[in-house]
Amino acid sequence: MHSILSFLNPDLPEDKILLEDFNSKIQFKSFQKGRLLYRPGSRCNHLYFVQKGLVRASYFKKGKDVSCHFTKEGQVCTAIDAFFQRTPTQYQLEFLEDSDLVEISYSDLHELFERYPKFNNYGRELMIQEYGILVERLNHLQFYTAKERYAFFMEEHRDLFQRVSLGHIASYLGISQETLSRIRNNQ
Amino acid sequence: MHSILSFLNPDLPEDKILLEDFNSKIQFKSFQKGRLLYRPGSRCNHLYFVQKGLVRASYFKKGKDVSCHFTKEGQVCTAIDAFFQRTPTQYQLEFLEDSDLVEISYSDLHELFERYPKFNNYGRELMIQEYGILVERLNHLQFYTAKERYAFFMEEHRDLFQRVSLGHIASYLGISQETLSRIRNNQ
DNA sequence: TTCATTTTTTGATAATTGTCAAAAGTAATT
DNA sequence: AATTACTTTTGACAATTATCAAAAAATGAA
Repeated sequence: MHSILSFLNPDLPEDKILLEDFNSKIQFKSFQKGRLLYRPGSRCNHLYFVQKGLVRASYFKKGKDVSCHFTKEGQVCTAIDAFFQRTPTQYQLEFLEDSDLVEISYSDLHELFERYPKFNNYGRELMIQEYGILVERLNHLQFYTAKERYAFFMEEHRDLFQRVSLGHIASYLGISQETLSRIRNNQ
Repeated sequence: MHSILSFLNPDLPEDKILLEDFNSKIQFKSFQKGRLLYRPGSRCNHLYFVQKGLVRASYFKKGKDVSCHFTKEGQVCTAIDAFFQRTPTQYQLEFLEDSDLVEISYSDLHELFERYPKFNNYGRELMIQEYGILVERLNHLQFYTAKERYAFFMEEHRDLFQRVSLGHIASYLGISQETLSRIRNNQ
């Protein structure tokens, strides 16, 4: 079962129906490292669930490539705001590793929303979750030093430090690459 | 009609029904300057529409009072994440002016969600809107100097500068009060 | 008006972090 | 193994902004 559906109980008949319906709508896709899922300006017509691999969302700001999101196994991947607003995304989504995704289209997802009351709030919950992550990032950026932010990141995403380059993590944390390098070594 | 319902067309019979249903569920409330709507730890069981007045959301961080939101006429007011997650809020909501609000309860709102397909996506859209605001704040905090952030704020919320104290705006922008004072005068 | 409280301003200083430039290290390809 | 490209580290320096302390200004109440 996909992480998105963890709130279901496959023993309940009505949940089983939902599950079957869901399974009839999804597609499995694989992408190679380095490939792009979206470029800035793309329409985001699908929601993805990462089964294996790693995706980086980024954008250009003041001539620099800035990371704003990493999505790994078990997480939902898309340009969340653009997906729900039906607008072009400003981000680039790029595979940092060979990845396997489950794909569902916006319209199919909406069909599920309408068909299953239990599923209906999923979209909002997804937004709330992402909102919470943003609140925390803002909080870190506003109140903690670069050193502290690095420490938080390591606590929560130690595994990513092995899989993502220093520069990408630095821009995600709002720190220059040089400073992050110093922080990592000095201590 | 309330700003929340601006997507409705009162000439359509089905929208008229929604509107009447909505009106039967709301309450009008007035609060005096200085009163609190929520304290940290409060349950947020209502959504408010500010008709007149100004509300400030804040929290304590490192011994300081930090503003994170101002809500004025025409805007929706609550601790948005706590409201939808049904968890206690971490914020304090305080009236900076005598204010008139329209109140609707979480359960009534949900009834409307379920009863009117057209209304159903409202909750998600609210979250998307707030998400967009946060993305922008994060962006400003990460890439612009205090001076630039002040300029942005003045462009978008010139009116608030008259109505909110310098210290409150400083903490909202992630700037010390002294620095904001200097920025405002130096130029 | 006067006193008390709150808010804003000013000055001096220190700390954090970014920037630029170059070197060192690592990985990938021929 | 050698070349090339990319990533990380190091050094020197400058700029932005916070902090602390105190003065000035504004607000509100008696």
